Amino acid sequence: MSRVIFHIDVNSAFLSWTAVKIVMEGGQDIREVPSVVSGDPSDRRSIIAAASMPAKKLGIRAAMPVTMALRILPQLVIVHGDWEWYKRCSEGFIAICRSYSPVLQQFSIDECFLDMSLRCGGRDPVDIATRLKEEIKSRLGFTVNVGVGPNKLLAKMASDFEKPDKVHTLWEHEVRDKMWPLGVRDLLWVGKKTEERLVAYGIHTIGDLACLSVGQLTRLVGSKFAAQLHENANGRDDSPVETEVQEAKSYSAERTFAKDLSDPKDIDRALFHVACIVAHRIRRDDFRASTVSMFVKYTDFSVAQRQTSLDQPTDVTALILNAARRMLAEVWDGVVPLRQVGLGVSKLTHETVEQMSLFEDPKMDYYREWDRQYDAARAQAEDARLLAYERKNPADPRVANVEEKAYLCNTDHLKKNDLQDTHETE
DNA sequence: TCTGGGGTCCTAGGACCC
DNA sequence: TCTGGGGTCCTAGGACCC
Repeated sequence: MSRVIFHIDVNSAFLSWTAVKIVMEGGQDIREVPSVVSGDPSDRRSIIAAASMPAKKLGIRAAMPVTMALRILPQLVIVHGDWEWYKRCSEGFIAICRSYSPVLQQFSIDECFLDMSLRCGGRDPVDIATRLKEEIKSRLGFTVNVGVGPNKLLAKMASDFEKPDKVHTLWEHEVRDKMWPLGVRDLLWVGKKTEERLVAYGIHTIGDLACLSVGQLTRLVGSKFAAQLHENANGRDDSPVETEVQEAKSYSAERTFAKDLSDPKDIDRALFHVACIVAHRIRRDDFRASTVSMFVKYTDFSVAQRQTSLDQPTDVTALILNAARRMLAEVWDGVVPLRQVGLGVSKLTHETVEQMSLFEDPKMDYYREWDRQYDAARAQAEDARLLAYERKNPADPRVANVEEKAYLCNTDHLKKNDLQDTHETE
């Protein structure tokens, strides 16, 4: 049986979601002016997380440094991201999508796939996609693109066609006209490096790529990638919509310094910081890690990375940190300035049985107690942060609770006065 | 202009074993 | 003494995604 897959993609997600919030609070709709969302606007190293359509028309793009965008347009509106709000918007978005089909795969905070094969019942998939798009817009106040196709790849390619607020199809019989004329870079999994390599051999469009044999392609990229590129360029993809949430395979944290640092004390402090974050997260999720990796980025952006296997899996901050410290000593001379340090863990397990080791660190009890206190302090800070968030955002419609309150987000209700009327009549 | 943060997967080479 | 081939595990590095 042929499949019908939707790919739903929030248009400029962080920007749209921020706009919904600002409009709710009575501010201007930043979607209508050149604007961007960035991490910390005061940090000259911060980059753009999302840009409005008017900003994109000026050439301002995600991942561009804020300083560069300001050169293009000094009066650019820059707003700060709000993760708590984004999570709620995402939950509301996913909840509405799920009501159209339970076979849903969340692909990122602002994208998901729906397997609609059993849900169309003879109706035109485009009508259903349009209804979904309109429902999200009217109930949550932001727009999405829906791509409709016979598999995940084509659905995702289709959602990337003209934006915003559009439904597009990409069926097998449309591949030749709609997909083959596109540049290779538009194909999923073809990034900058692969594009360069392909173009160097005169392969410019997805259609060019589709005409190559796997054998020819293997000479340009690895055999595994070649086989996949060949299938994808021809519009084929048999991967299922995965409803199971995959467990994490690794955790990592990194910090880029406001200024490059070369004092070993500063570097160690940063390494300590990222170790605390990563170790806390694996304890929170009940993991232990057998492999610790550490990486530094130099001022020229080159990266050095080391990883090491531990004798046994651990979630103890001190053990992870000390492994990272030893590796840092291997790659860094303690003199040249560093731009960034990072730490990761992998080879995760939920096993709790611990082998008694004759060589166990005598300070182990102390380490564990330290971690316990750290986790408690962190939980408290988290509660306080959420409480402060609730206080600061009394009008938060809890977009996750779409049935009761999401209508507050509707752009029609977004004027401040309307919001107050709503409260009074409740 | 001067480049964040968090992930996944693949490849290649070396060590080690049979 | 010299020769081989395959399998697995580990590490470093690279490419891609949002």
